[in-house]
Amino acid sequence: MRYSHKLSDAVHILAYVEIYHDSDLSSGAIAASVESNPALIRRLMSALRRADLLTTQQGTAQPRLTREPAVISLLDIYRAVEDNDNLLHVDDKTNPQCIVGGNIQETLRGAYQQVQRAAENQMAQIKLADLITEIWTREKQRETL
Amino acid sequence: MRYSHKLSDAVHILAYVEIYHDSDLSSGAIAASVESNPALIRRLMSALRRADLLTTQQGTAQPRLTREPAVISLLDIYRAVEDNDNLLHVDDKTNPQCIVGGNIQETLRGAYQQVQRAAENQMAQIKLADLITEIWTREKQRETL
DNA sequence: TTAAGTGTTACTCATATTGTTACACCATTT
DNA sequence: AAATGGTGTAACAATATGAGTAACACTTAA
Repeated sequence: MRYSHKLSDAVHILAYVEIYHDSDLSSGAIAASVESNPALIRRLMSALRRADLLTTQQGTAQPRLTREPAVISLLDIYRAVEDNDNLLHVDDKTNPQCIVGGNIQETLRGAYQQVQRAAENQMAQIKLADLITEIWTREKQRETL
Repeated sequence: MRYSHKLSDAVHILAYVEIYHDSDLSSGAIAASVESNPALIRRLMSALRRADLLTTQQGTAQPRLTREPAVISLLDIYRAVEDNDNLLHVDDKTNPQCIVGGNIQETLRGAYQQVQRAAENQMAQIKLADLITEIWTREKQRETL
């Protein structure tokens, strides 16, 4: 597969809506910032809306966050846009007549769950507000050059 | 992309080599257990050899682990077979003239590194020996049915 | 020397993501 | 009310990666 950056683009959209809340928030304007196309932006916004992170209004470009960036985590966004939310994947076609093939699937599933949990715990601790703050900090640094 | 299960198959190979060390260890025999094909097995074994986890001998089916399963971690195997070893991916084509587009890449890179580190720490704690033990335990339970 | 295995490459197939286009529907403005 | 410009969604093409397959030089062992 191609390496997905849906999560990155979704964070981009939410940060954009927050930072530019008084400017043009049309899918076209956001697409220009993401260097993508309006349809992709609207698709991702649909997912964010289904996850109750964003509200939109058909016909008018007025997306708004449903909560404060401080209480939106990277994990919330990840779950909103990555429907298959597993980072590692078991090979579910192995020979059950073999000691290894017959038992490795469940074994690996348990191990991968532990890895998943560790990653998700970390994602839960990273808030959209943290990311927006860092974006601003980096912007200030860029301006002084 | 299709969801990669190279890691799962690589663990399968190593467990197979350990458990069946006195039986047929040809790529064909392992492929039958993985329900895959010999070329894929040999490709993965090449990667495991490059990572110094496995030794092989051309012409004869004698793969051997280079160390005890207790000192081979899931992380070692992961790094051996996943050449792009990042679980999350930054969109590296964003508009630098925008506050968000110009700063989100580095911001997300840092956040993703934290997630990666958490996942890798967990992978480092899971040893091949643990997985093999669990495979045996499950096999014993299957036998009693 | 023959048989069987490895190591590697090239090619095809399957699938997931992104790009593109289209169009019904909605809101605002004139 | 008509025109304009936006959203929401679906269909399709383009692209990229993983996995399947076949081929072949090289190696080992009988």
